[in-house]
Amino acid sequence: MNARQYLQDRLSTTLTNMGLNWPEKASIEPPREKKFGDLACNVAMILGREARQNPRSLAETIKSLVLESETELEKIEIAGPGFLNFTFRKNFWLSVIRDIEQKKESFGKSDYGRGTRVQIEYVSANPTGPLHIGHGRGAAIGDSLARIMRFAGYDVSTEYYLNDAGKQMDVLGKSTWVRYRNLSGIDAVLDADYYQGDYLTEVAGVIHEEYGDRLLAMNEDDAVFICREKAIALILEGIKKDLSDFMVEHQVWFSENSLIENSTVDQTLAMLLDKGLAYEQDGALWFNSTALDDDKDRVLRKSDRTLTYFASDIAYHKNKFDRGFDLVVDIWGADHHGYVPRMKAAVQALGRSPHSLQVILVQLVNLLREGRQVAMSTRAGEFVTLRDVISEVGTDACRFIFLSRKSDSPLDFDLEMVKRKTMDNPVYYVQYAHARICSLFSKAAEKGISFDNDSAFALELLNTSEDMEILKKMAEFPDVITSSARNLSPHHLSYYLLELAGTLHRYYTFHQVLTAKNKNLIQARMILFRAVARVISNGLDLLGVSAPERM
RNA sequence: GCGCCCGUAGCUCAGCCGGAUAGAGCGUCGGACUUCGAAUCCGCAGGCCGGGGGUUCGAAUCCCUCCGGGCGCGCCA
Repeated sequence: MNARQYLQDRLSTTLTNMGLNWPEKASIEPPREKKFGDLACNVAMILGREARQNPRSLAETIKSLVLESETELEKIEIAGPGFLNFTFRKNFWLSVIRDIEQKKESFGKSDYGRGTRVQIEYVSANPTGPLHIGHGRGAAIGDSLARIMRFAGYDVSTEYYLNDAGKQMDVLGKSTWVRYRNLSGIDAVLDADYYQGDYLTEVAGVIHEEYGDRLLAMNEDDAVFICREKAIALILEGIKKDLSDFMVEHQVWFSENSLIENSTVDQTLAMLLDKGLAYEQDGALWFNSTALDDDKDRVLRKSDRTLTYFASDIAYHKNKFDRGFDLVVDIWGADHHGYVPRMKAAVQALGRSPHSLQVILVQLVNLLREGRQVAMSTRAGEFVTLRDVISEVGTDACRFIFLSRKSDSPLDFDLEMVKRKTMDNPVYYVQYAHARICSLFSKAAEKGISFDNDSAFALELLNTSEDMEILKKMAEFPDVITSSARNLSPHHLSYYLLELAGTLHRYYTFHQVLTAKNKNLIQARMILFRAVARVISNGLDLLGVSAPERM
């Protein structure tokens, strides 16, 4: 039984009987200080303000009503300005172990999201070059958020939007064409605004391998087209490989080009005109986004008749909502933050609340080595790729670091530090807790100590303060999942896992397991440890980080 | 100039839909391995939560303002 949920139910019922409602702002949380009990609730203070009543006397009333029919609580205390502090009976906390044993990899799962249909779009890098470290951060956040929200009962679909239309693709084709001709011994010049990266030489090499010098005999447009298509395909293949090695999954790969070809973009523009939200001026087509809280109007179709990216972005979001999503989450690099108001305006133009689009802005990753900046210039083509980083520091460490900061603060990523196996790199702290438990179990097997799965009576021996600390921490797990999902914040889960690992490590130095004084105590502690390992591995799985049995 | 984000311990960062005496790791210093993994644990020190005003019973959290840093403000992509 979930403690927070239990109290919430008890309090809601009590309030109903008093003719009051549970206020949305009220919260039930573990208090900062242990002496304030297991969980504290501020509901009396919130209601006291609304009802202009003394919070403490309101709390007294609530307390006595709750206690009238109560079996799980040991005591309720009223403290400070009107906090209700709840302390459960010790045995109540033992039930979390049975809960974990029974639910296994589903422990922590809930229907909190009630099947709300959510789409999360992330990475969506143009297929003009390999992913760099910044894409990796967005990838980790998007992928992990998807896992967490699914676990919390949302119906989540993940997607990569492929910008495979427009001028950039033509530039990519031309850039590759130059490299191809270079390989064929022709002294072609790479314009300054072409893609400079060396990876295009590799791409051209593959094309040259396949076609030899034959492209030189074609008319140039056809040759550039072949270069363009081959380059997109090869680069995309690399991106997919990088993502899969980074444990990142996208269920849907959505082509921008398809929106143009099946005239979704045209239909969208027609709809905007129809609603009076678009107008022609100076030969261009404009979106009247100032009518919807943007600070200036935006061009949809330029006077040269070509479309802006914004036009297809609106069409894309129309398509998303047409597919029936209730909530659309876009994960963007923070340098696109100026884009948010116009996109929200577009969403409103589509007849949706601006809240049905949530944009997570991911700040830059500042790549360092021993405290010194690593140069990363896309223009010069000397950027550090995601592949370079994960092959140096590993997927687990990289993901955990990305998922240990809130997305909208810049991240210092020191390669040497992330390789270090200390608390500079907390992923090992969590993984070590798991490996330690696993190691203990293989030791137990060596010593011929087996589980007695029917030893419920022995659990009551788990009554030290370290036991209680660990039990309460495990019981928090489901609440951490729902709050991470609600706040779109995977990093809360990382912090939780660090805390849980901490309680385990502390326990480990205080209490012996396999050499405890009697068989029942050995059993009880093994069962406790098995539960901890389960919660850690469930949590790490949601972060896309492995839970190794030895390291 | 306008807009968004950030400013919390020496360093890196949590906490921010208001709640009790502001937290963690690293680093410094001092302790704990003949015993289940020391990639661990325990302890000491370290703070006008950038400054100032306001709202409130209560502000790191909300509002205003100033300072400092980042980013954005195109018929670019």
